[in-house]
Amino acid sequence: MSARRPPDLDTRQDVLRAATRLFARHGFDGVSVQALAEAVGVRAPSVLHHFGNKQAIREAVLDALLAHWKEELPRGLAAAQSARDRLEGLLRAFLGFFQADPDRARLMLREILDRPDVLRARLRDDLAPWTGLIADAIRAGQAEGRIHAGLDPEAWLIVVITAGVGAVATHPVTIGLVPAGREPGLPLTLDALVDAARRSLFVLR
Amino acid sequence: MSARRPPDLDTRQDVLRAATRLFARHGFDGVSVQALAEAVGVRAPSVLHHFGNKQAIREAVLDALLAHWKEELPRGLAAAQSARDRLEGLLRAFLGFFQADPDRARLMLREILDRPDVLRARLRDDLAPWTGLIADAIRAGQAEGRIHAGLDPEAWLIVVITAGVGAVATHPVTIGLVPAGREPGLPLTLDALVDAARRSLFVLR
DNA sequence: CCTACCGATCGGTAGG
DNA sequence: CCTACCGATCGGTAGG
Repeated sequence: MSARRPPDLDTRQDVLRAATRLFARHGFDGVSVQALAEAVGVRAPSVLHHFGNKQAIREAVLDALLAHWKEELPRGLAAAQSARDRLEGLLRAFLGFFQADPDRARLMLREILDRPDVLRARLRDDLAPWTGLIADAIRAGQAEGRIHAGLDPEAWLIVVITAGVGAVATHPVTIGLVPAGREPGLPLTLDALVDAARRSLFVLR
Repeated sequence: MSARRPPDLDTRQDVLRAATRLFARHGFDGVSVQALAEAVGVRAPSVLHHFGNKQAIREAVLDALLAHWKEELPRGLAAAQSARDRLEGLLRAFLGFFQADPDRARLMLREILDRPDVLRARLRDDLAPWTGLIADAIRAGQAEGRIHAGLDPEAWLIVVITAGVGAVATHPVTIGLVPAGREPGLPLTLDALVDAARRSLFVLR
């Protein structure tokens, strides 16, 4: 036993990385503090020392995920392009972030399912100001006839975002929905989502 | 204490109903056998007597959910309508099933996240034969020019199904993505999904 | 259907 | 950073 590891060799960061992966795969209740400690190479009390209690680890992981979009959304919205390219660019950046590590999408879905009230409030506080701007841009496009008139901007946004997170999170499973040999890869699946978003939004020539 | 309830007054069915609700909301690991027993009005050992162990309750709940579509998909496919109405009818039936009890969608998502290998195999065995027929119908529509040529039928199906389950399961949370006062209800959100599916699939006049 | 009880594991604390 | 240890809760069994 023992194997005392050099104190604070960025243990906190290591725990956060391990927690993202393990919470995403097994859920908060499915991962013991002891399992987190083992993944990092310390004992359970050492993990708790860095965060106070287990719940605080969950909050820190969620904070890190939401912080990305709190920074990235205003940046993407400010990008000087045509409204149409900007919308597709934002969607691509959004999908790319989750595609780079599908456990981010799984963790997000789990948090939504486990703590709906907390997550709704967090999304509202951190992201709704920016998505509101996107909805306004869609309405402007409708006024100019570039975007389908009947469409509800907020409902469309919710559907596309939900589809993106859901598709990345569940892809290794949902390929089971189609006969063996015909399974599309994740990139092709997300291309289908981008195509559907584009066709459902824009009035094409 | 005590309160011995009449033996077998459909306790098994009651447990399955309670388990669907509680597993959907708190996850399998988040619901104790004791909590299930309390929801039904018996003691924990009585619950275990009906199923053998806790895992068997999970399997029974999943079986009930998948059994619905094993029956309903061939029925919907056989319905004598135009290919276009049939596709929209199937999608509406699919969304209606989850909309009638969003906990069904939440349970499905949780099982996908908790047991990806098991769920992929179950989807393949139970549903892929039928979704394969839908993909074939889409290809036929492409050959006739009624459906967009570039589209990958399997990828499109996965995106639409994922979006449907995801939208229903997470709706009370994802409305937090838009500014207060502008939140679309679930029916309006699903209308946006059906519209997007239609526009992305069919070559419109 | 129940009561009584089992060993195992949980999150967390004390103390160094 | 560690060892040692706490009470609470877990799934499951014995026995009637």
